[in-house]
Amino acid sequence: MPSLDLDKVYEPARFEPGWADWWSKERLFTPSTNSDKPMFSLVIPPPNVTGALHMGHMYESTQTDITMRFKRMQGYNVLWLPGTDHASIATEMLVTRYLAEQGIDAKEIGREKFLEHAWAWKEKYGGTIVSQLKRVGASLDWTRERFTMDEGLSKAVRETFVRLYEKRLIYRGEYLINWCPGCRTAVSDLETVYDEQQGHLWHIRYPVTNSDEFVTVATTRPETMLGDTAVAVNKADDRYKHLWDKTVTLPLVGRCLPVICDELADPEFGTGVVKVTPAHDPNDFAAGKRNDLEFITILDDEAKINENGGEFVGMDRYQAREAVIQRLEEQGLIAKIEDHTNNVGSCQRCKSTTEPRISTQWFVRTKTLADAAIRAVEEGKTEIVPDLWQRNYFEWMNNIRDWCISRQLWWGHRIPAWYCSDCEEIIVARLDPTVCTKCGASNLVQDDDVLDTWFSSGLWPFSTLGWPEKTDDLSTFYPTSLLNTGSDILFFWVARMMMLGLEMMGDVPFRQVFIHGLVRDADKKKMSKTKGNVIDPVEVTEKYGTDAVRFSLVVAAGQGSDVVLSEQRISAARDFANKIWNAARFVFLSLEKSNVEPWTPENPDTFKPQPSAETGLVPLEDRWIFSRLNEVAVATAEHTEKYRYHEAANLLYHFFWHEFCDWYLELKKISFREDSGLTPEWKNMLAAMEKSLRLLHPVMPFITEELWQRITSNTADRAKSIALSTYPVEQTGLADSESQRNITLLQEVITAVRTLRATINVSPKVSLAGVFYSQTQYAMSVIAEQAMALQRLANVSLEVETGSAPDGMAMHHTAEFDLVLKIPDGETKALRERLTKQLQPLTKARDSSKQQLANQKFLDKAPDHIVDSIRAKLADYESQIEKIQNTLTNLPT
RNA sequence: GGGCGCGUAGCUCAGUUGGUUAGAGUGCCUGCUUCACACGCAGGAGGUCCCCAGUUCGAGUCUGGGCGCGCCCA
Repeated sequence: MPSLDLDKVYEPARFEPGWADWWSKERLFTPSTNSDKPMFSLVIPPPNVTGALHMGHMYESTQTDITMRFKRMQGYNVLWLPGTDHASIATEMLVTRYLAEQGIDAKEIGREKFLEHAWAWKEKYGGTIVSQLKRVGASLDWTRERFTMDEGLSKAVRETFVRLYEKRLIYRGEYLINWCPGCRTAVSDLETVYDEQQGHLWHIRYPVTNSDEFVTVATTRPETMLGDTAVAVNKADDRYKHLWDKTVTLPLVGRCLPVICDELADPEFGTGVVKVTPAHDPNDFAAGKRNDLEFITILDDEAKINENGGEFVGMDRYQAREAVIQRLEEQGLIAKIEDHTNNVGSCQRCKSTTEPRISTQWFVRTKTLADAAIRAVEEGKTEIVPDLWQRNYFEWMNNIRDWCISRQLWWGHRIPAWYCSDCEEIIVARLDPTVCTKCGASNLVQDDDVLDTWFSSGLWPFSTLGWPEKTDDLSTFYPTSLLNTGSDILFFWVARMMMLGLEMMGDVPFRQVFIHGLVRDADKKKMSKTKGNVIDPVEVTEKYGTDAVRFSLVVAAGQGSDVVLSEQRISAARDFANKIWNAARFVFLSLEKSNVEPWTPENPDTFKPQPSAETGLVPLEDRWIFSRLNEVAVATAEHTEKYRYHEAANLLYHFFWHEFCDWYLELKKISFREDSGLTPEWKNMLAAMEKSLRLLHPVMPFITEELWQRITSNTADRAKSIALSTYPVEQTGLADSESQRNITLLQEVITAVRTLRATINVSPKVSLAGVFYSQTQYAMSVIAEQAMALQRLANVSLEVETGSAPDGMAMHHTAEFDLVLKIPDGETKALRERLTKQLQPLTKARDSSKQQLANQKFLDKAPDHIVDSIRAKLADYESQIEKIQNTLTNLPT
């Protein structure tokens, strides 16, 4: 039997790692594939294999874990599937740097050797985040852990690529893409982030061929002029009509450029004439296609000027800019330089400024896939929560562009395309081909590139379940029930899973998507390593306990809104855990004193509070707490169901601290007797405690497991773990509004006495006496019956009298009762002040009610019950005011 | 430039279909070594619900405009 002797202070580090190990060793979270229970499944957004747990992961996994534990306790067959993704660019960068530190040049050793090193690196360092997730107790099924480059998942990638290629949804071609000169690979539109930068607008004069005239073009990137193949004017712009059939001579290069009419030229911007560089700007590229212009590439893969740049060859783009300007200045061709802010794209990964560049890449044709993904959400097959994100999703899907999926890297899924050196046939195949399907030659070369990591992540909800094989997991758990993720990857990932899931599986990947907010610091700033404002979840977990970190995260965040986190808040959550701990400690210490073994009901969900042996009645506090437990169970279930985690957490906090501890346990103390044995009162309290722990479990799994194991240690047929026990449900027969009303009255009277005591400055040690006046039968009997409680919690003894207090005597009034306390002489000054102060809001309320009732329109138009309630209120205000005024008149000064 | 969201106590946030004297946590102040907990107990102070107009018998809540802040897309 576990010890009942708890440490005085909650020290989570003593028990959390043990439970985390035990949960995963016992495989408590491995679901069955042939269960008749309803299913609830979810895949983890696979963290980057190079990564370590940050607060964002912690927040996300806490929310998900709450839902998983909740569903499991509700009796669902729950799968929460863990894994990591291979993060092509990030891992390749890391491994390259790691090798360089050991004096190994990645390019020199070649692809095969590099990949060996990369795998070795992954085996050695790739498990960090996985072990951290285990430590924080995320109830993942570790038997199903996956990695995007596992054999099965790689097969899924290949199958998808081939199928999409066969359906012409994947194509290869030469297009303008975003090129990262740092990573030396293509990146997708989404991986390019735009930022405003201070730059200039250079006005350059281009001579009109066979004329003395110049046209002035404005550009933010003068060095790209080396690749100009036209200048454009707008057809509607009368200023330049005379140029339509002319050509201009490109300075420094001497090329003859046609003047074209194209919408690219905005008469309002700059001079209205624009240079066209089709190979280095997206808008110019489109204009180049429209006008059948020449595409001249002037930058190489490091963004240096190539052989097309004449005298500037070999310079990097910024050097070249200076040199070009200098040369133009020399020739008097710079007309003007203006300041200008422009949007500059940079690589999400390495922050280098990206370069629009023409290159041959593979693309996914997204239009039809996106249409299906839009329809699925419109038809409600997948619901996005909170629904404001749905609009964002539609917006993006409707404006989607083809997705560049090839990357010039080694670490990743190599594109399954082979090129025949003899006939130039492209072969895309499920199995590696040995001969050309067209000409039979065996001279085949595989494409060098790998696929975008998001391509394999896009298959995650089904590739992890065994697809393309027909597995039990797939038929049991797909479509998954929920996806919980951040808004930052709504397009990167969620949208792509929707498209690929619908296309490959014929059904949506998940029924619901819940989008959570970001974790921010106390000043609402994003946490980032460069700002130095990160709170390391592992560190604070060790210091305050996982449960405290979890609680602080969910209690602070409204649905979908950001979390403002600080150590102070985590520490406040730790205080709550300490409160739970000490409540249990109190219960266990009392058990020992009463000489009682731990006990909980064998069927806790049908247990009803027992009548006391002496009175034959169920004690008021027991009726009340079970009635409240019923309500709290219903409310927390509903909040959790709707992903309103903060409301569930808030409610549990308030219930446990300010109802269970402040009132229930305090009232219970009165009935303790040494050596009482297992009385009905004891059973009621133990059952209430056990039920409270189960309600708290999804949010605070460790402390509840630790305490639950002890409190249930003698109970036959109990679950192995609180995680496998049941979530309390609404129980018929427990609702008890009478007990709630009675407790509320008792609380009001006790609080009133305490307040008066504080006002007149009488120590809690001094007993007070007084009279409780009421016209209400139930109120009188409650106060009479609860004499012990009043004694213990307010140190007061009250006589109970029918009616109102004599004029000028009452010190506290409500609609239901008057309270008179005998107070020492000379202590009336503070009381006078207090009562005077109370008059202000009452007078204000009375006046506004009076005014309202004097308003004929209000009487005519407002519903009767509102008018009646205002009348009742007015009467109440007036009586209270009168009583206070009387008391003030009578108080000795 | 287009779209979306947010302004309520010092701070972080609740506030149902419009209807009491607008709530909670935290922080602050006062008192308390009350035999579970000072990571605690008890009490208290603290609000022009961003501003202006409108609808209404009645607006924190609905409508319009303004100001301030944030996010996404171009």
